[in-house]
Amino acid sequence: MDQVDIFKALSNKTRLQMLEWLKEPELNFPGQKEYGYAEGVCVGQIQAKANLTQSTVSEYLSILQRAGFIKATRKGQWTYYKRDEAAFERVSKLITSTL
Amino acid sequence: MDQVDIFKALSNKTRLQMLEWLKEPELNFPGQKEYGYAEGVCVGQIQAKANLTQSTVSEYLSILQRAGFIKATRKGQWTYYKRDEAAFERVSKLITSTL
DNA sequence: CAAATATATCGACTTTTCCCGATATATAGA
DNA sequence: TCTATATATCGGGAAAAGTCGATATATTTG
Repeated sequence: MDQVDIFKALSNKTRLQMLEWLKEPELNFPGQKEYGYAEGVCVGQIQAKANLTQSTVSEYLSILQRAGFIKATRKGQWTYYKRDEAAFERVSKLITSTL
Repeated sequence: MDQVDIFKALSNKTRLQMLEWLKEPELNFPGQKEYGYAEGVCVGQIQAKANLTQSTVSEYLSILQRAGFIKATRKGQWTYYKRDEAAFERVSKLITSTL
């Protein structure tokens, strides 16, 4: 994943929102309470908040995943996504050091 | 300038290069030695390094400027561009705090 | 003021991104 | 195994970005 693709992943309002929502899953996805938040939040919950179709949300999540910002865990018929905080640290440093 | 536009500005290989070149103007733009580097580097010098037309380079610089990464100074018939390091710090923090 | 030079803006064309509906795949349960 | 549910992938039309050549604007200089 090169630098340009990392910034492209962040170049969309909805994708930025998704990242912010995932900072506080309990707060932003109360509908998932009964299943817990250990592995993250599932696609359906995220779609319900984003005002976009299932296919678009699925694609956006995979763009964020390829850029490294989130990690996926398949569990039964659900895919859970959660943030990878280390990626944010890396990109932050990239901006002050490399760029 | 909203967050999305900041990241869009960084979503292009040539624009990223321009920012890196401007970190070391003396090294990357020796052709400008006689005019000094106080105000930055002029468009012509940057165009000579980027392999793009004058119009494209001019537009790219203005995209970077609108995003806050560089500042322009007009001096005679030349426009000099230089980095605004504070902007990089801001975006770096944005990534670790807001995002 | 006319010519030369540096930069900015405009119009057009191509490529990429956005976002959708339809379809495919995976898993769970009856 | 059949059906229901969750997610992923595919194909496409609309919008945005990339990039160019031509032209406009500003400034310097003869």
